[in-house]
Amino acid sequence: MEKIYITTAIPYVNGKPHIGHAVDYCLADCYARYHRLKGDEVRFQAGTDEHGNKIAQKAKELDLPVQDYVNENANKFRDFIKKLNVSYTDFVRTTDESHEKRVQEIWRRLSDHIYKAKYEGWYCTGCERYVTKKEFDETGGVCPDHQKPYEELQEENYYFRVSDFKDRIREAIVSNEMRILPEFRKKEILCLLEESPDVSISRPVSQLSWGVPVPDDPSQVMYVWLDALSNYITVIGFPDAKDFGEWWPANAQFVGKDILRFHAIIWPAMLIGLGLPLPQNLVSHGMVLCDGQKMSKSIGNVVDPIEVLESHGLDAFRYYFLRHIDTFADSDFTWDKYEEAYNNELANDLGNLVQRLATLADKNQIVISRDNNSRLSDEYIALMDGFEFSKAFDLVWNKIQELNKRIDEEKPWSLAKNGEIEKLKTCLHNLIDGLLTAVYELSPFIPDAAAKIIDIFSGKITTPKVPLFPKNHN
RNA sequence: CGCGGGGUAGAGCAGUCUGGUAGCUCGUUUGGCUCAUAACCAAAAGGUCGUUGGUUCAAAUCCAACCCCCGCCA
Repeated sequence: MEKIYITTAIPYVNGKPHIGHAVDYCLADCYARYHRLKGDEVRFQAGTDEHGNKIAQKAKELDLPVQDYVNENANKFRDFIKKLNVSYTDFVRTTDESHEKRVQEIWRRLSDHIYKAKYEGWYCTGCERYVTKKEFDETGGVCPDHQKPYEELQEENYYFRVSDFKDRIREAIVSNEMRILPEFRKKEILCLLEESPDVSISRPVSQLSWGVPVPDDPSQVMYVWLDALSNYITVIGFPDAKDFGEWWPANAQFVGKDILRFHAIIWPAMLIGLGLPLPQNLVSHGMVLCDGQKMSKSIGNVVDPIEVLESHGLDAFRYYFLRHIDTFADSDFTWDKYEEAYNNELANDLGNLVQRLATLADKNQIVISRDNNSRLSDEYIALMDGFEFSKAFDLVWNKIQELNKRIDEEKPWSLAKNGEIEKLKTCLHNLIDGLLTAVYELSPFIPDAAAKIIDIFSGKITTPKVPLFPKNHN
C-alpha cells in the first residue's frame, strides 16, 4: 500500500468550465480510483486560479467586487467537478489566505534565484504578457488574438533565474526521474529547455493589482507563475505541514499539452530551488477538437460540457472522454460520435448484457453468492500504470463483448427449456462472475454504472424496470 | 530553415522495431437466434498499404528520393 498524490491543472476562472477542463479531471480521477482499487491511499488535488488582470477587468465590467466575482466563478468550477464525480480530496483556491501566505514564503525561500531587472519592449494587454521582438516583427506590431497594437513598455520586474536549474532539469527529464508522457512531448521539452530564458515573475502594482504582494516590496505584485504553480504544494501544506513529505513528490500531475512547458521547466526549477523532489510523472493530454478543428468562439463550434453531461448522464460522459478521447493525442468530439458511442457501446454492449443476464437470473431464480475476490489483470495494471487509459478501457470492453458471445454460444435459455437446471445455474454463475470481474476493472472509468451493476447482481436478482442505458426512441 | 508525428477498405485506427497469405471497430449486405434496450451472434462485400525507384526468393514492413497533412519552436 502506497501513498499516492495526484494533481490536476487549476483552471483560470474568467469564464465557465469548457470541455477541455473535463479531460484533465476525468483522467486524474480515473487514475485516482484505480489506485484506490489497488489499496493505495490517495490524495487528490483540484482547484482554481483566481488572480490576474483579466479577472479584475471582468469584475469591473460587471461592477462587482473582484472577490465576489471569483467566488461566484470558483463555485461554478467546483460544481462542475462535483458533477463529474471527481473524487478529489483537497481543493485549493489561489485567493485562499493560506495559499497566499505560503506562496510568499516560497518566494522568500527562492530569493537567491530571484533578481530585479528592467524590461524594455512590447506588451499585449489582452494576452497579459510580454511580446518578443520576433513576434512583434511577424505580426506587424498588432496582436492577432486581440487585434490591438502592442504597447511599448519599460518597467522593473523580478525575474526567476531558471538558468540556475537547467542542467538538473535536463538530467531529471532524460533519466525519467521526472517522466514526461507521452514520449514525443519529452523531446519537445528538451529542445525548449535549452532556449528557456529567465522568467518574469512580478509586475508593478500600477500594472497588476489583483495578485499576491511580493514580500518586502510593496511596489510589486506576483505574476502568475509562482502563485499558480505553487498550488500543488501549498494545498498539502508546504512548508509547515508535518505530513507534507509523506505526499510529496506527486506520483502524477495531469496537464494539458498547452501548459506542459510551464510544468516541465518553471515548475521543476522552483522545486529544485526549494530543495524538493520532482514529480514522478507529468502526464500531458491532448486537446478536444470539434470536427477536427480547435474549438473557438469565433468559429462557433464550442461544445458546452454541461450540455453533453445532461444529454446522456455522467457515465456516458466519462465513457466517451476516457475511451474515445485518446489519452495523449488530440481527439474529436462530435455529437454524432457521442450518440453512436452511447447507443452502440454503452446501451447495446454493456447495458443490454446486464439486462439479459439479469432477466435470465430473475426468470430462473439464480442467487449469486460472491465474495469480492475480483482482481485486476496484469495487462490492465500495465496499461493503467503507463497512463494508457483509453487502451485499458478497450481491454476491459473486449471482455464485455466476449460475454455477449458466450451467452449466444452457451444458450442458457435452451438449458432452461430442457430442464438442465444444474448446468443452467453453473452457466449463469460463470457469466455473471465474468461480468462482475470486468465491472471491477470498469469502476475507475464509470464508477456510477459499476455501482449500479454490482447492486443489480447482489442478493435476489430482479430484472431492472428501466435499462441501465436507455435509448431515446424518437 | 530546424526538430518531431503521420499518410493502410466509406469513416476512425492497429500492424512497420524483429520482411513471409493485409487486421480491428463503426458503417453496408446477408443469414442465425429469441435471454435481451428493433438489442445479441455469425458470415460476406469492400484495400494498386501517399508516389517513384532500390535491396530481397519475398516489402505496408528495410534503403533512397519526392509529394501531402499535422504538432512544437510562437
